[in-house]
Amino acid sequence: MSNTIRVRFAPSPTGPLHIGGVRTALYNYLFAKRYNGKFILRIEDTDDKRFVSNSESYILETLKWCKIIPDEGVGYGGPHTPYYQSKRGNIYKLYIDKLLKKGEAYYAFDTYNDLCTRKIEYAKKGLVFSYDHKTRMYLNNSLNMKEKELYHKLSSCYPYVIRYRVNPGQTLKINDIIYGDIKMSTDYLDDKILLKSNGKATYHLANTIDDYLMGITHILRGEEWISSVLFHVLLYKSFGWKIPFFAHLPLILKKNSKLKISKRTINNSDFPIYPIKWISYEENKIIDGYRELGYFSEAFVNILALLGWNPGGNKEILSMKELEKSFSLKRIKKSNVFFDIKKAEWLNKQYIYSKKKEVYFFVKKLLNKRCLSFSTFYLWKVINLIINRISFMNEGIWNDIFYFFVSPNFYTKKSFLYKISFERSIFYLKEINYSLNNYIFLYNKLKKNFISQYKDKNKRIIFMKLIRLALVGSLKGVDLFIILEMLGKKESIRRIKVLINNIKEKKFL
RNA sequence: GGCUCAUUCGUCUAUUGGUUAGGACGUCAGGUUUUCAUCCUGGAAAGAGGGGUUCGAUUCCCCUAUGGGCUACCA
Repeated sequence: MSNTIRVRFAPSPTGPLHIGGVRTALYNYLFAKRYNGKFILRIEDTDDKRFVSNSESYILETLKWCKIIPDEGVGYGGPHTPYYQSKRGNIYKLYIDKLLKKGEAYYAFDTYNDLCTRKIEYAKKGLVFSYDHKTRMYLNNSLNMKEKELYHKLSSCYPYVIRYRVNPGQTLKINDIIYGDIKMSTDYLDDKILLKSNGKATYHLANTIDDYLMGITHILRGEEWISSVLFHVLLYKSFGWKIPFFAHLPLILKKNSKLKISKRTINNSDFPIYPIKWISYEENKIIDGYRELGYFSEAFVNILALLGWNPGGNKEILSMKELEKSFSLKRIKKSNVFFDIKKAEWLNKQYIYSKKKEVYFFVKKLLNKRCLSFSTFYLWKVINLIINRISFMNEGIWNDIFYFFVSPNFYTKKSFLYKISFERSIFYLKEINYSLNNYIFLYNKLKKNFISQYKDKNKRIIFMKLIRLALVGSLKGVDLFIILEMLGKKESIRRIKVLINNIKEKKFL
């Protein structure tokens, strides 16, 4: 018997994984790596009403992108196949029978409508209906039936569910690795459904059985499960199983609504919640994820890892390997966290310096798309010039580099021209072109010549702005003399002439 | 309503029974630059409130407040 740590990530395929789910997967993965354990991926597809067909591939692709690779599970095989709960129905039924025999579970025939009306009745009185030890004796279940009636109902295919019979008056307790002691009296527990009327197990049952059968030693999951963890403990006790360690993770909250992130409330989130692109066939739309927005998976994982956990000390930029080495459950916080998109942006920028090669190929792709071709040497020069001006690897890069490849097709800072009047602008630009024609287009020489020719600083500034406007189309961009050198004499002069013509023809009034 | 969990700068957080409560993002100011970005320097910014315990509490305990989670034949 080995003492290997075994953890699992068990999403339900009811839609895309959001960043909260990814972080849960990440923490499980890091914990496994840190202690040489196994990380298992199980798909909890017990809810066929909410089933969304492309979620599974989404989950798999997301984990792959993040380099959170399972040791076992869906897509990876392993000794506990199948890792789909939908394919483990027979196993669950076996255990339900045990509970039934022990009298710890019972059949309930109340229809959905029955229970709804009860809820409404209770609500009218300001109460909340709960199917529990106080109410079950008045409801339509096998506890209140003669054996004959039960037999009749079962044999004539009445729809039923199977509920757990909670014994009141006990105090349940666990010691959560993160939250510490969690206590609750069974008086407040309801008789949860174990088997739905469609014959499928509910989360509580399937999850508990699978965790036991798959040898899960530590359960790391979101804090929203704290309220049912003691019910799960009850189940473990009923089956006589050793209770695993629990570690509930603080939730990631949305800043504007202060609610936990969920698949349903994507619309009012103040930050993207999907790791990668999600194609919703139901709603017929595509939502970009962090990958599409230009985040590096390393940066994405880094920022997620730091949400509720930190290795101590001031180091914030951590590779997966470093995370694996320093991860510990003890350093996870208890309070929920807000996701700061600004910090995520900054962090991604920190990674971009080490990603020049990727940027190079990305830029090359952008050029190919536009049927443009430049030498490797020239391209690398551009990359080195603009690497500190970009934060994301997305189409937006083009705005920072286009002027090295094509002339501007509009002038965003044309208001500058009004300040000095159009006539004067044309006059100046013509003078500039005359001067440039006599320069040698090398950075140092350009700079030296220009400065010595235009000694009056104010005039020089105006001239330089005019040139920049002609070359870039706005008053942004890298060192002007570098741009001139890069573009060369012919192209620079040509762009200035284009600007002159545009002003003459009042193309941008 | 019930059960349950939490609370350090705006945000992520460090640290501690005795500290000028530290860092990062953001923000503000200044410097660098022809411009934008980068970069550099500096500033503002926090222990929810009230009681205890203690020589001393942000740290330990209690209460209150605020916020979160759950309260489904969803996970």
